Amino acid sequence: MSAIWLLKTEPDTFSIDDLRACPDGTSGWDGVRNYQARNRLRDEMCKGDTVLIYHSSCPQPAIVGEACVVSDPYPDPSQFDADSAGFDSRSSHDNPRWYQVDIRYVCSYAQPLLLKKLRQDEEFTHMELVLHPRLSVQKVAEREFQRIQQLCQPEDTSP
DNA sequence: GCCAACGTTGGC
DNA sequence: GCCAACGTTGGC
Repeated sequence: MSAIWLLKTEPDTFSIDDLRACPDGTSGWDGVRNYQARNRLRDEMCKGDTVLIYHSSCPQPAIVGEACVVSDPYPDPSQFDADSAGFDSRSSHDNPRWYQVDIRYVCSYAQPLLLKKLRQDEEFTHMELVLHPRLSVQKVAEREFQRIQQLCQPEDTSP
């Protein structure tokens, strides 16, 4: 039983179009530096899980498309790189602190689900995005996912 | 282990 | 750019 996740990103830094443009549409999801998010990513994410991409800190915050998890969790290499913004001197290869997974682009939504709209829909009243908006690795319920797909209609499923 | 200070996030 | 919410740090 695969899970559904929502990952937040600032489109100025790394957008869903940037993911799409990566070789094979695949990129490491690095830079998670929050323990609750880390724990979920490291302990609960599995290859094959579904990912919703959310754009934050931008003019139109929204769920903009889908990706899928294509690796098991592994240590985020940027924590060991002194020249990287993600460097953490407390991490060691024996005892890594931060983890990531690789994700692959699946689709962009024809109609992104704007945060504004999402807040207006009763189906999402108890969604983590509404209750715990700062958490960067969020769980999405199957019902919520179905409603999102209903509202957004992936571009690549036209008959 | 408490808690004040401080830093970050992110919608608006 | 403001500010509320909230996570992290570090002195005690």
